Amino acid sequence: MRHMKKYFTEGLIQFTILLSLIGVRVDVDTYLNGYLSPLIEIDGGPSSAFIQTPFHLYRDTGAGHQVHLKCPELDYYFTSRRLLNEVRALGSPARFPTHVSAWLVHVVPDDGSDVGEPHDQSGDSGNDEVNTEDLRDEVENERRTGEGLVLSVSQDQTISRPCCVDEELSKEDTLLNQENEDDEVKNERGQEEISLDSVSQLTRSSALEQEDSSSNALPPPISGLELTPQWQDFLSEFDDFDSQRISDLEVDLPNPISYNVSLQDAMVTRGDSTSCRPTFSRAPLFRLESTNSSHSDPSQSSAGALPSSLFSLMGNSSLNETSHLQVGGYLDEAVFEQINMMDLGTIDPRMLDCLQGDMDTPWLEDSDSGLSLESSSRSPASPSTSSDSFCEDEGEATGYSSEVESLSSKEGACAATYRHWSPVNLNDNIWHDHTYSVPQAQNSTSTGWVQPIKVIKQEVMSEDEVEPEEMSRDEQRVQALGLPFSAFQIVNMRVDDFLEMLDRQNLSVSEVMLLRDVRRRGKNKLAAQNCRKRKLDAIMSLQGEVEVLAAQREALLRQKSHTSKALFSATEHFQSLSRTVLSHLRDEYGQPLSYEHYALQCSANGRVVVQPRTNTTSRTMTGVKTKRKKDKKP
DNA sequence: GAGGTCTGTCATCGG
DNA sequence: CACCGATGACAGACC
Repeated sequence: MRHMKKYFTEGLIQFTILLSLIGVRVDVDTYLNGYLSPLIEIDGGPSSAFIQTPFHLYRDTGAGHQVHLKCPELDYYFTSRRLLNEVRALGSPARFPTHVSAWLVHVVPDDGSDVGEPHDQSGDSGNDEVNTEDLRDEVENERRTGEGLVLSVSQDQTISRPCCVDEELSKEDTLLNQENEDDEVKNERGQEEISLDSVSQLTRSSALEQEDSSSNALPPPISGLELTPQWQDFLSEFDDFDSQRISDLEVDLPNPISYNVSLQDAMVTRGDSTSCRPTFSRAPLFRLESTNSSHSDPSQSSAGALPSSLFSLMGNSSLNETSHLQVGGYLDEAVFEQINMMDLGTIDPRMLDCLQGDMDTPWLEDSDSGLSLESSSRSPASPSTSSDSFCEDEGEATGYSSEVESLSSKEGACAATYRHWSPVNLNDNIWHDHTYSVPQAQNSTSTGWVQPIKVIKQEVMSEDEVEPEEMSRDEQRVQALGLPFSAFQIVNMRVDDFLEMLDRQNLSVSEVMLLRDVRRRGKNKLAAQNCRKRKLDAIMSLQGEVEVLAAQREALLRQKSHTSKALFSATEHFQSLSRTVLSHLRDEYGQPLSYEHYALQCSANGRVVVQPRTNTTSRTMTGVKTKRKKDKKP
């Protein structure tokens, strides 16, 4: 269970390795002169337990593309593979690659060196201890000689040696010696990463579903590769490359050295393994072979893994983890800012006043800002006040008078308004306080409006002390006609009542036209007041929206800046590690690949291709696909 | 007196 | 077709 836990916690990180460096395949047949067999073959092919025959040695021979077993001792690692499969069987969250192995094999002219045996850095068998010791010695030698991971062996001997791709080889001994002690810490760290990678795991789980079905029949992974935190950070950042950038890398150069890290190749069915398992007699000249079981289908890897990489990288590195958290923080911040703006910016201050218990403020009247009929047009005979709030029964001055009616009292108005108000849509929820004191000129009965204007006038004069010069022109005109109705009443009475009045008063055509104009102007005045009020409300609402959007813009700009920094950091890290990887690779002459002449290109399907840099650009696309020599199985 | 604001009014459109 | 509400435009009053 201990291993299983570690597999589970560090699975995603190691899975990411396949996207970059594991299972690198180098085809050199087109590299040299188009005739030569692959010079470098780093293959994470169908079975990482098998390697291909060095093509440059068996050039033009039938055995040139045979697949050989790296090492019989690799079967020890099948046990861990089975354990992994068991873990995967528990559920999708556990269906993640756990161990990744890489071998860098280098054949140099015979110098009497020993044949390296594959070693498992995480093996637990007795042989593993011996192999570990050998590995330590070799690492020490390489560290001293600066040869990196390349082994020097006799030319006719096959070298297959597991090695850590990590550039910090000096830490390998510590990892090997303190593996047990580190398990505790790794598990804790892995648990944290898993908690952060839950989203990415879910996104990848679907892709791994299919892989899981086939992985049960697959051979166990060859060996586990303990990733150092640096590589973990790099691999997580490596996923940060945008899809465009990655897609550009899919096209191979005319003479590429392809490092095939197809994840499908990393998954080999047992049947394939058994059928294709040969005895390895010769090692490829250059081989960096890896084992991983995270992918089963390159198409899936290209279609599903990369999009999900955006999620995966959030938790794989502290950088992206921070980014994720900060992005979420920004989003939360924006959301809360918007909520605050909507809540505070769109609530009518009058409602706040009402909620605060400021009932002394004249609710309807003050809110109108001059929308009541107490202006110049206010009829002296009109007893209307804000508290009257009457309107025509038939719905004239509609749309807003209904609100007034519902607001019989300030408390009730406030409560009703607050209940029905919702800041969901700013445009649709403009709180129109169109309490324009639409006067209720008469009762609902048809006879109610027949009220002597003199009585009304007396009431108005007694209450409001309205001077005659303050009457509107229409009011004066109506009074000049000697009608028993005020202009206010004429404006607000119902249509049928108004027509009945016109019929009963035996008015002349000019007088009828005057009264109609008075009524029309009065209603238009109210309509204009309503319109202006709505316009002001709309403006205020839009101002609130502007503030919210400005806050969102600031948040997005901060997020963009943070993302740019993260991408830049990941790019630099990738370049640095690319130099390290290339320095560990050798050409046919045993010379390390120069970063100035070669570059690692990562495609969307999980391949990592070593391409020679061109004068123009290292990403020149030629459309020539890299041959996959591993497909040429005997 | 100029400029801004408020208000009333007209014309117009659409329901 | 009449009526009415909404709204832009204009003008006058006011500060």
